[in-house]
Amino acid sequence: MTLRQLLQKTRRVDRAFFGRPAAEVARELLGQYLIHQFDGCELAAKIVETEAYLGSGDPAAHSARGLTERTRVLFGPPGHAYVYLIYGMHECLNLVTDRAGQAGCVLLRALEPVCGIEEMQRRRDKAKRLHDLASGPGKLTRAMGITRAHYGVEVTRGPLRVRLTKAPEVFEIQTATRIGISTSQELPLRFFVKGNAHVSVR
DNA sequence: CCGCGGATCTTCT
DNA sequence: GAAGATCCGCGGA
Repeated sequence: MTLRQLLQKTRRVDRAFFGRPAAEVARELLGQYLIHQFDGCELAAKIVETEAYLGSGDPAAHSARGLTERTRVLFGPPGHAYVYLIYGMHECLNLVTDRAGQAGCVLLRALEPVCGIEEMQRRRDKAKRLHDLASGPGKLTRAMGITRAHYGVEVTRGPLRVRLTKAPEVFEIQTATRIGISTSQELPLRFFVKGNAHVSVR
């Protein structure tokens, strides 16, 4: 599919979409699209796995230990990107949710490539199969060309943005516990499209 | 298919 | 100074 075609079957998202509780936004982001246009590249993918990190009562959230230089954007208005480096080599993309000051966010954990698949394969030379391209939080940022340079950018408009589908698909949402955390492991805050091959962990 | 360990560096203690 | 919202390759079953 071309980006032109994808833009026709989707519409702009407003800031109010993100200005709600993180778990609610995390569920509704499934089946929506992430687009990145830059350097002549037109990349787009469907969101198939997310995790919610709550602004309060969630020790696993980066915002739990207060406002620091790194978490500054989490405490600002919703609809912005929070990108950080993990394990010294991978970058993770989160979208800020809730009201300003609440510091909730949604981590994007897996995407299904839609536009610019060859370019994504070039960026992810280690990936052998299509469903390895963006099936993880570090993989998807690499595939989509997202880095810490995108820290704080608006995702309701601009070169890196979310688009909502005009014709929602019917699929089952599976709920699970979050991956890779050492506290609050029991909270059911991970969501993914049931049966989708691009999900990171089944 | 599964488990294990190394890579690599920013952030916070 | 240690941990961390990960990924990949290796070895064995």
